[in-house]
Amino acid sequence: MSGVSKVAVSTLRKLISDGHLKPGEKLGEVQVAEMLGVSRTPIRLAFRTLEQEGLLEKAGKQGFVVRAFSREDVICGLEIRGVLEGLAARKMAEAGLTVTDKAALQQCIDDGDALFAKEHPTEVDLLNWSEINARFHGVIVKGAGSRAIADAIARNSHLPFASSDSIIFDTRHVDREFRKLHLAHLQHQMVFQALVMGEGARAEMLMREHAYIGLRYGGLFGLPEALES
Amino acid sequence: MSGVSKVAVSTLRKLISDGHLKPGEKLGEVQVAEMLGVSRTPIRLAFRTLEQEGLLEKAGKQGFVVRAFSREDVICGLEIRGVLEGLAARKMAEAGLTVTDKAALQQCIDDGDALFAKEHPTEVDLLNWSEINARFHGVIVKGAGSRAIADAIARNSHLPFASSDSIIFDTRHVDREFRKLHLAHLQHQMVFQALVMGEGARAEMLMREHAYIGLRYGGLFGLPEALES
DNA sequence: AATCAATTTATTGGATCCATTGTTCTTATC
DNA sequence: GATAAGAACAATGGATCCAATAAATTGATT
Repeated sequence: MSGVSKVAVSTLRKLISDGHLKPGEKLGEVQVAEMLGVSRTPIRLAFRTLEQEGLLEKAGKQGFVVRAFSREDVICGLEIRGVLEGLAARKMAEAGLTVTDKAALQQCIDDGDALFAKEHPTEVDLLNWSEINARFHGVIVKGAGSRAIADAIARNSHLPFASSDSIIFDTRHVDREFRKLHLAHLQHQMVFQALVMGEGARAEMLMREHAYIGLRYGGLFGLPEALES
Repeated sequence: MSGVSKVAVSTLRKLISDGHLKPGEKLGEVQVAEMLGVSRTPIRLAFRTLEQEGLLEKAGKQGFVVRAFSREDVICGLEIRGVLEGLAARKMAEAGLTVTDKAALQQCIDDGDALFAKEHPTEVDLLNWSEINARFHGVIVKGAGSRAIADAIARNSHLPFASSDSIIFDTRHVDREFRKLHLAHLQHQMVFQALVMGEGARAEMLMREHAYIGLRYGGLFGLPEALES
């Protein structure tokens, strides 16, 4: 699955999360194939992949439709990520941090400290945090030393808001967003402390709580029952 | 994806879990297509599905190989199932059991009581428990009322020992196995009690602990580092 | 006019074909 | 004799073709 097929998957993923393909919309193979200028074959492969990822679902007997996500789905997605990354953090703490992982996490903390020392954040700083955040979570996901856990998290990272490395900002209110993100950084610091001290249960609890911050990122507190993004 | 393609997926799944296709074995599309007597097209679709499920993985650049699972992978698989079903149980308890769910769970408890009242269990009784067990877990998985959680659990149920409805018995020692299963039934009773009383945190904790009983089912305490089943 | 049936059309699933790429075997040169 | 380069081969990815099935439209009958 190289080239066209992979491109088709990521293209459709983006089209769905961007809302260009609306929830409930029926997708035909020929239609999408012509849209992307390729034959039906890679589209068929892409549809199966996206079905497994949960972004598409079979519509009755014929064709696929874009999956609709309710507010409850999104919250459960965050909770799922929370328990899985919490499990990863616990196992990481129990096994003891490697010097490499500890250094990488320390770097994330330092970078965050430097970032949030700024008095007048810009839009770029939001993206910088996004990168730091993704790095931090990435170290923990891999740091559990379990392919099974990393895979499970990856499998659940395609749903909207469920991925730790795709934060959606409200770029109109940079400093308000910046303050929200600062809380995330403080949580990272606490998780890091627990990991270093080998406190598995505490690291797990903190990661689970940390997942809920997605509700703030996405402004999901006031999210309508049916997402139409 | 009906007919041949679906059959190909389940056939390959069975061949892998049965050990007829050994871990690390390279699978070619033409080879498998001829083996199953179909063309390459449904095999290609099946390979992508099995890759997503984590049973196959790309070997370098060309071809797929059967994924090898270590003892650690299996244990992590159980833990993943534990945290996910724990999450489901907690949300179920928090939302309050529906009368339907409560009745269904009660029925599982009653059936288990009747089963384990037997003094001289037979091999069939092991299978009976397997059905009761699957029913109990199924009610909880669905009972969380979240499509997202049910999907996440389903996505993680294809790995060896990770599914709650595929228990592997040692049929040579029926009553020893029967005693192991009795412990599972007692755990079900406690989970049921917590759910009825709306004790979400306790229900979650109990479900997480309950997942580890897979280590006893599969006799994984003495499992070799590299599974070659 | 409404409903049921039949025919036609559109769409998906499977098979085959072609091209591109990775691998391997052979040969030639150092 | 070993290594590198080139050629032959095998296998995957993409496109096209054919068959089967579901949906839709039209026509006929009540």
